[in-house]
Amino acid sequence: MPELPEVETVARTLAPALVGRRVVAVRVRERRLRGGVARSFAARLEGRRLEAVTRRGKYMVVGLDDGRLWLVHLGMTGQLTLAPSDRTARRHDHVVIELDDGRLVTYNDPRRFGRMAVIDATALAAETGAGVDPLDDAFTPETLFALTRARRTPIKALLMDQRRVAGLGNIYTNEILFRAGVRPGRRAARLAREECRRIVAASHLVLAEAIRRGGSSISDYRDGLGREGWFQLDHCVYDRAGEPCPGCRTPIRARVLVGRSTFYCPRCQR
DNA sequence: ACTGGATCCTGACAGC
DNA sequence: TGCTGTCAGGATCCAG
Repeated sequence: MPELPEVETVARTLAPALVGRRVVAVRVRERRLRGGVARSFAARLEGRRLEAVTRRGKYMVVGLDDGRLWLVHLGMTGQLTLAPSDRTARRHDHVVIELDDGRLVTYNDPRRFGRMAVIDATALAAETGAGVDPLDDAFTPETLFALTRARRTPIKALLMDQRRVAGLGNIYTNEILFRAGVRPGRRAARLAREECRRIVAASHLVLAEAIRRGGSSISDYRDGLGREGWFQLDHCVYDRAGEPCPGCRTPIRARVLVGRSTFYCPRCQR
């Protein structure tokens, strides 16, 4: 679920409550998240002051006063939410962090595909992947064009590959390719410069609007304060098989591409 | 080096 | 109602 706009929304909603606060206690109730929660996790976070809340790709990154970074990845069903001190533990509350004002930051994740770690700042690129963030200035038509050269893989798979582009997942690649008028199955290497330009422009448009709407809530997603997002109401193609294309009324088509549900308008996208 | 499929896990939903 | 099968926003590992 949580792709760039959702992680950005969580980071923005948590930032005011986190920045400047000190961590008083960390309770790890379940270590079996992706890669496992390290033995040292709680000790590395306890006593630290939280300095900045940012995002890199699909990771939320919190700077600590000792120079290390607290990383959170929400996987498919992760929720990182602020709660009052008297919150009763719920099923799948795997990590609970107590702040010096008494409030709790709770990580809840039924499927446990998420990740939680404290790392050295120098390891950030290695830990989160080196892909270019679509909201970074470096994500230009020329960059994307270069990334696509000599790639036989479908453009949708390339956009979802975090080593190339970091932050896009299944919802937003479907939506971006629709707005760009490019079929998801097109071989990356065969895209023209003009099509790369449209994909970059569509990325900016779709992601900005999704962030403005607080992300997409399909079932689990909630922001840092437990609120749903509303961008799912603006989805043009994702999970809309058979519905009329907003541009030309042709029924939206669904197919599986590299193992993921893929939606597109057979008329508007070429 | 690349590419696509299987895999991890739980919960929601459809169909019988 | 209750069972079984399918599918889900992600990332990684492995075989070809």
